[in-house]
Amino acid sequence: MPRSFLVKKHLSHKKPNYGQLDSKKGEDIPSPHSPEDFVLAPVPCSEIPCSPPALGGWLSAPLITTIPSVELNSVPTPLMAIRPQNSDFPAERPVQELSPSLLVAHTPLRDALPPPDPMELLEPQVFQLPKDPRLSGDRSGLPAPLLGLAPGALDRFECFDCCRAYFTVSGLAKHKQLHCEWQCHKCFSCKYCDKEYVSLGALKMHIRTHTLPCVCKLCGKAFSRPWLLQGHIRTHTGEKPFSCPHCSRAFADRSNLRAHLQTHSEIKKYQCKSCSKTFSRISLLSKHEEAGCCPLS
DNA sequence: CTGGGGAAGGGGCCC
DNA sequence: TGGGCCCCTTCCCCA
Repeated sequence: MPRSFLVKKHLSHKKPNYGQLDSKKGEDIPSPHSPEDFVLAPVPCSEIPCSPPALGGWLSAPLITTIPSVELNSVPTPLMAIRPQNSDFPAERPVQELSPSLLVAHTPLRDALPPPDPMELLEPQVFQLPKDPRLSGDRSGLPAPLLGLAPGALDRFECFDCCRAYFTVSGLAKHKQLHCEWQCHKCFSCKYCDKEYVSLGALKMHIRTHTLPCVCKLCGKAFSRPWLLQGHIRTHTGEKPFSCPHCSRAFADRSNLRAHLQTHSEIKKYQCKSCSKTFSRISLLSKHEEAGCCPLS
């Protein structure tokens, strides 16, 4: 018997912990080398894989990034020039003064690296780009290095899969060929619904919600996980292992005990922003707000 | 309408 | 990799 709450809803008060996922991306390619070993030559803005929302419209020059030396060894030399950090190469050298051989193209290696943090590449508030160069022909706000770029160099080519933007077709094409497809291979799709997971284990756990392998021998009801079945069996046996320390009540489910403990608390956790009325459960607060107490929220 | 109990689901973490 | 457990959440029902 399907139940409506089987459909996952994203509520504003409960955000998935995407930060953990993001933080783990950077661990995909560990390196024993210090990122300070080498410094790349300034990267032309036309080749920076930047995400407009992440950058917020801000760019700066000069543009310096670092890369471990072991990874640089596999980069086609015509595409990039590297220097030891203690060399005499002027980091402040404007992009327009660099010869093409000194410019770092959007190499497969760069795409294979963890997604760059724009704030690591760029220093904020040096100048501001027009919000969409394709819509605005005014380039007067650009600094000299970018004014030297060919018309159209600031156009953006966005990946439909991950929404990352590139200033050149080749940059986008290489991204699609390597990074994005590689990332897509990490997606495990459920054959029963349209959900996708980043790990096979998570997918297998989800598939159990479709196959429901744990069946109650007493009533035939099926569950996705053994401990859900255990909790259900308690409804047959009447076992209530979770006792309230404040009263004589006992519960079969720890979460229900936790909710019950709120009834003993004088301080109710959930407060209506409009009328300041407090509730013991967020569901009660939600019902209160849906009833019309907070028309503005 | 509100408050509370019961039952159940999903994701994450740990071993 | 899988199982167990925890935590949070949701829905239903009833007083």
